[in-house]
Amino acid sequence: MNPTIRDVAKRANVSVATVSRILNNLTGYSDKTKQKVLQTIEEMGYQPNAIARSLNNKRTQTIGVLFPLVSSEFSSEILYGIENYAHDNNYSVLVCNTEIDGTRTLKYLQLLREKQIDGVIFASETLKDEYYSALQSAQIPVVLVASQSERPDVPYVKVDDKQAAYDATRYLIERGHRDIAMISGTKGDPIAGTTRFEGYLLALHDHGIEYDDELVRYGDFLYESGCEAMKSLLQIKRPLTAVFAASDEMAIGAITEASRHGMRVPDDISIIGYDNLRLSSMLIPALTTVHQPLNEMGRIAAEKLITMVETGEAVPSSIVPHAIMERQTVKNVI
Amino acid sequence: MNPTIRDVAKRANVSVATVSRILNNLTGYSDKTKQKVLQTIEEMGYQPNAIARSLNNKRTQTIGVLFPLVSSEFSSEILYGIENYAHDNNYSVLVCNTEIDGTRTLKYLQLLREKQIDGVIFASETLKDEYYSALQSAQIPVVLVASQSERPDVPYVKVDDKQAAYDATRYLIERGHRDIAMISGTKGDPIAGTTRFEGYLLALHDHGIEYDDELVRYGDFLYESGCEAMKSLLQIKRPLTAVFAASDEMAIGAITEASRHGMRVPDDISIIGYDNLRLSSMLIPALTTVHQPLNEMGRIAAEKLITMVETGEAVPSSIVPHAIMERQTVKNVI
DNA sequence: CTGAAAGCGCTTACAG
DNA sequence: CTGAAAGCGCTTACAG
Repeated sequence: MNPTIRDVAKRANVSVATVSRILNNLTGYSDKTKQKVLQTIEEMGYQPNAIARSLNNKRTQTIGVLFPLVSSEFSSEILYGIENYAHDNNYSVLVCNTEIDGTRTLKYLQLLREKQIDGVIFASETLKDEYYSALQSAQIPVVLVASQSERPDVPYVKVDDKQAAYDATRYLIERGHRDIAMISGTKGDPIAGTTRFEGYLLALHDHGIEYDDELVRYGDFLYESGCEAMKSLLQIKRPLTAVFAASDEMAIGAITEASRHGMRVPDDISIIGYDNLRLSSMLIPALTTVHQPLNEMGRIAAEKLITMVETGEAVPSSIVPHAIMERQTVKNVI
Repeated sequence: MNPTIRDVAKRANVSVATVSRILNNLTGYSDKTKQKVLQTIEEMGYQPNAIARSLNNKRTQTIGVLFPLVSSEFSSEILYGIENYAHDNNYSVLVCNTEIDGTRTLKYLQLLREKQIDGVIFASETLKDEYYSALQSAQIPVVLVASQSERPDVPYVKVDDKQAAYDATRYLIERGHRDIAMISGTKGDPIAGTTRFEGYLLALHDHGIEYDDELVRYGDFLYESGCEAMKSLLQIKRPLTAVFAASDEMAIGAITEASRHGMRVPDDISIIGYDNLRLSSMLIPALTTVHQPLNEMGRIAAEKLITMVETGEAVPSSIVPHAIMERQTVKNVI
């Protein structure tokens, strides 16, 4: 058996209260007893039991993170940022893979509550009413990352997706493109779907380019759907010089499909993506795309959450800067 | 305040013992009291406190997973497999990003112990003596994934790296290549470095090809190092028709570098990688590589660990099958 | 500066 | 079938 605080108290001839005080750096003991206790702790190899401590403190120093798909590069970059900040601030992180399926999310929320988690980060998932009220009733603070909510007590950290999409589209326009297709993300997705499409729309509009819905296709952010979308786009008769894809995977799918049709990127068609995956810069040609600082977003989300946990105060949301990564898949056609 | 077991006991006019029995599906109560208690639980929205339970049970239903770099696709695929199996078996997973740095690992081990974690999975890290003895003294079971150990009480799950490297090299040889370079992983890495190099060596030997150390370069598994290695290989005067890289990133680096030198893959040079990253199949040309079932490996590791936790018995190691993913970067030169 | 004791929210013999 | 009580390993007023 591992020794308990009682064991060290006994061995050091003091009370458990004293040991506890020393362990927690409180006041109320002489330097001499401190030395003695520290030494016995060392001798016995004593390690405090965080579970027992949590039962008193009502704090577990643990946060939960919900991802729709932990294995994606997107999620894992965010997780990295979260874990790092959390660790530096003495918190642990419990990962929860929710899949697409909402039932699992609710089950997880209940589990996290039972485990007395101090707070929750929702990654790239919308905060449904039922999730919110579950969290609310358990008084668990929550922050959103790569997602958004109107609730004043739920801060979020994300890029301005509409603006980013606007910038990507404008980037094409400024290089002389006017026949620009979009491979949009999942229809109805409020964050990465609709918003990016709106940015595309607005950019066209602001530059006097008429919108043509024949130039828009919807995918699900994954490679296959990018191929499909491009295949379909390549069948229309209207001219087409550039494509804005709402994810790098779809952009890569589009490139693949274009090359299957004997078209060269960027000579015959320009393509810009969205995500800046690690491998996107390694492609030949390297993919021009929109970068969002996922790591940093994770860090900020963790920071917000821990602040909420520790101060109990509301925390503001953050919009973090995106950037266009200029690489080799967009041609200047002016 | 959330209601406690006492609150529901009081409201239902029974003892906390009875409520506890019902909660835990033990025997010893009438169907009538069960109904009443269940109803009050429902009414009050009671949820048990897992921390309090853990303090009694000496079980937290939580496992810790240590990764050198959570944000890599490698780690996140394994994590996905672990999390899934754990969740299905009522365990949660705490992620720990250890970086390259060993001090952090030891700190984490201590933290996990304090948090009374039930078991630990080490991912692609060697189990140093100091880690082992820390775990040992705390009586925490451990399993290794994508790593290996000689200790009988530490099961592992991995691919046969030497054989996989052998197969990759043989794959090239069977297609007529005899001037085969290798871009090896980190020198001295006992799992992904040395072992894969040995597989390469043995394959050459078994097919009567003389080993030439001028054809071997060492990288660190990352893209940049693959570029470097290839650049250096392209300077030697000896003929060279194929390259086996110990990671997909290095393989992609090699392809990039080759194309910078005006060489076409696979026409001028064949390349085979190792990892089967998600994006490797999306490249043009798609990368021929060695696949290891990371997801499955994670699942098996979690299964082993939970078995150890719950039965206290030793569990055997597993070697899982790898596979050559035949794609487009290797040319038949016979 | 120090200790006895109550309490955190559960589980589990033990007794009836 | 049911309950009173001890105990899990800590923290924290309270009293001295």
